[in-house]
Amino acid sequence: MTDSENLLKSKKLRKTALRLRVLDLFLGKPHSAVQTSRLEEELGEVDRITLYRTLKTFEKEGIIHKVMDGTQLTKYALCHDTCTTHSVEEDHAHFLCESCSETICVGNFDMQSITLPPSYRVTKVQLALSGICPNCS
Amino acid sequence: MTDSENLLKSKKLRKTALRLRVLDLFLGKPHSAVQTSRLEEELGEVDRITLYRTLKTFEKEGIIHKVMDGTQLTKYALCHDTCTTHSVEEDHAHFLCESCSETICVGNFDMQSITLPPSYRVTKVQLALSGICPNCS
DNA sequence: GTTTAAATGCAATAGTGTTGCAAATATAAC
DNA sequence: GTTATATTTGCAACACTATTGCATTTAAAC
Repeated sequence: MTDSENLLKSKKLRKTALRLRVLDLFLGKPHSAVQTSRLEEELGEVDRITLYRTLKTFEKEGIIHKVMDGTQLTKYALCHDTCTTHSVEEDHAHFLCESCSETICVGNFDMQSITLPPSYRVTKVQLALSGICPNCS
Repeated sequence: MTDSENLLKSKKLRKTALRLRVLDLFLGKPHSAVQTSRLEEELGEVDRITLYRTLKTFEKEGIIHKVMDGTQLTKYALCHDTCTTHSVEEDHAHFLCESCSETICVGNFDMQSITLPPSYRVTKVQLALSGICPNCS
C-alpha cells in the first residue's frame, strides 16, 4: 500500500483516483506550497469542482493547510507534525521567492519575540517572508 | 483645503469626487485595513471599475498599501511614515480579529528575531497575527 | 453480487478584478 | 471666463477563482 493510500485510510477517506493523484503530488514536494491553478495544470484534465472539493476535504482532515505567503493566491502545503490535528497551523513561516515564485515552508519560529498590547489575545501567528531563494541567487 | 485635498495635490493627482470620498474614508480610520467590498458598501453607488482603479492609483503613489492579514481578501490601509515612499511595506504586522473580522495595523517589529538559512535573502517580512481584539474580549 | 453512503461531474451562479474605448471632466493656458 | 488637452470616468465585455444543487457513478461494507 502506498503512502497516499495509507494516508487516506488513516483519515477514513475513500480511495479515489483523483485523491490519490493529488496526494502523490503533495507527498512528492513535502515542503512546497502548491497553487491551485498549478495543481490543475499538473493533473491535466480533471474536473475543477472535484479538485476544489478534494482540497477542502484534505484541509478539513488536516492533511494539507492553506499557506499564507503574502500573495493573494490560494496555495496548499502538506501538514507536518504540529499541524496534523487541525487545519490551523500556528507560528509557522513561509518563504516566497520573488524570482521563481516558489513558496516553501521554513518551519516554525518563536512568537515570543513579537510584542503586542496585552489586551490582544493572539492565537495564531503567520509569517510571510519573501526575497530570493537559494536556487535563484 | 482638507487633508484629502492636500494629499491628492502633494501626489499630483487630480481632485475627483470619488478620490476625495475614498481618501476621507481611509483618513477616518488610519489604522484599519479596509476590504474592497466593504469600501463599495460604504461608498454606496459607485462604479466598481473606477473604485478599483482609484485604489491602484493610490497604491502606486504610496498613499495606501495592501494588507496581508492571513485572509485571502484584498484589504488596504493608509500608509504611515515608513511606507510613504513605496507601496511596499516592510517588517510590518497586522492583527485580524477572528470575532469581528477587523484588521488593524499593529506597527513594526524586529525581524532580527527570525532565523533562516543564510542562503535565503530575505527582503520583506509580513506578519499576520490573529485572535481576539480588545473590543471583542 | 447487492446495497448504500460517499464522491463525482455537470449546469448554473457568484465574487473579484481587468481591458478597451468613447464620453466626461479637471487642470492649465489663454 | 473660455478653450484646449490630458486625465479620469463609466460602460460593455471578459477572465479567473470558487461554490451550490442535483443526478449519476462508484467505493466499501455486507
